[in-house]
Amino acid sequence: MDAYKYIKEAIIHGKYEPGMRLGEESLAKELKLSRTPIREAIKQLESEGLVTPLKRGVSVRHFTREDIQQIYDLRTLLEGYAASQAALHRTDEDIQKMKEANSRYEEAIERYKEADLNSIKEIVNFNQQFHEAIISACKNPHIYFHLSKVVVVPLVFRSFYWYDEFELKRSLEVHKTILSAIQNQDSERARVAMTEHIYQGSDQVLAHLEEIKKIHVLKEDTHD
Amino acid sequence: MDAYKYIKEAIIHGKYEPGMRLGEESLAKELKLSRTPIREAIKQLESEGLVTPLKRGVSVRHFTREDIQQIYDLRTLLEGYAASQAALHRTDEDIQKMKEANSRYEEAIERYKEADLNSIKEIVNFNQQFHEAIISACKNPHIYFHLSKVVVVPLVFRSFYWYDEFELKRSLEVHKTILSAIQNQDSERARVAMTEHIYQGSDQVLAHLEEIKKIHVLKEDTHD
DNA sequence: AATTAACGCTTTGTATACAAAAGGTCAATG
DNA sequence: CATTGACCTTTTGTATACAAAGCGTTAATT
Repeated sequence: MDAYKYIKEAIIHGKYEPGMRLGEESLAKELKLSRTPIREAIKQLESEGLVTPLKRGVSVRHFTREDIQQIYDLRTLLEGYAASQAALHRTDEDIQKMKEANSRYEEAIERYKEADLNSIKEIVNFNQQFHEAIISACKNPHIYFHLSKVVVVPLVFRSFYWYDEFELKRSLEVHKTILSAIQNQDSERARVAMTEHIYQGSDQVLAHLEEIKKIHVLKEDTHD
Repeated sequence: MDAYKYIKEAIIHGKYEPGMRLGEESLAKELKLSRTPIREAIKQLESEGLVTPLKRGVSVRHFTREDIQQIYDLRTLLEGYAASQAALHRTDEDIQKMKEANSRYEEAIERYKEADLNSIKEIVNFNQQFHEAIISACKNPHIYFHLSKVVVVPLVFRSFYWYDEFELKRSLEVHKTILSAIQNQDSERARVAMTEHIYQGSDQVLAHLEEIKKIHVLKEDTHD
């Protein structure tokens, strides 16, 4: 498998935790490759900011609460803009793709209610599909280029796993609002709805971050 | 010298022209290095979008008129936001840095009037310093991360070389407007002024692009 | 003369070997 | 007992060697 993709996935899915040092030799052994392709993969990840350089080698980047907040601010700006432009430039095919993603999203929520835990992965996917359909509809590939690097933050990617049914449904409703604004070529409404949508996601992630912190503190208290 | 920096500079300054194939062996010989560090540099440039992958190897990316337009749209969005945030979060030191950059900019224009062609390099530098001071003042390092990859497009970097005295002075005046808005913590004015400033830059670059295209057509007409 | 197949050359992808630098350990000394 | 310095180990940085994949050219056949 491609070293870059493998390591990136491993970081996003939390296999390699923040702060963990990534040694070339151990990665090479794990992927059954030589150090050369590993080094190239690491260089790419470094220029994307997913790993941070140490005095020697790199470690998985730790994103602070402030980072998350700032990244969400950026995402709000970029995706809000993307939505407004999508409203102006969308084709019928673009609309079709958004509707498709939303239907699948809705179906996955139904399966989720039946306690199908595997459906979460699909929910994540179809959510991403919807957002990508909008970014694609705005007809500015450079936006996509940057957003793909903004969104890929480990915590954010896993945020859906602590959404409850109500939150998933509310999220779907907002998707529908955004979709109809884009369909009606109402660019300002599309922007505002998308902006609000992402702020809601931000609230979720930040609240969850607080929960984790509390648990951490409790754990440390129990240390003999 | 560091291979990454060297190649990047060479692309920005036009030594390696768009479409030109970058062979590992030839770069290695030019930089008196082995292929290994060259490959790593190329991988980084690839993930930044400055070179595009071929079936074999990479070539210097060609930016179309549409690319330039889209990139400027992005830059408008990001730097406009940065200016508005800078108005809210700037410290006295931030203001000081902006004033400093502007003074130097002004001095360089004076030298430019005296036909000191070397001053253009300084103008480019001090302009960049001013913009960076603002981005730094907005207190969101992630913005900087992305802007540093948006702005670095060969054509854009060289745009100052075809500015005339009037345009340089007008640019300086807008800088002053932006600066005072930020100083007065007028975030909306800061955003609008910055947005307009960058649109003006965009107009310049696009107009120049048309000129170049005309010359190109003329050249091709004279081909036997 | 045109088309295709095969050969060889060029260039990238991967592995490995070697050089250099950083970090840790242990002992000696104040 | 703490601190510093020398040595040793580990890991990265660079070079080179080898494998594989494209690309072009040439020659043979129709």
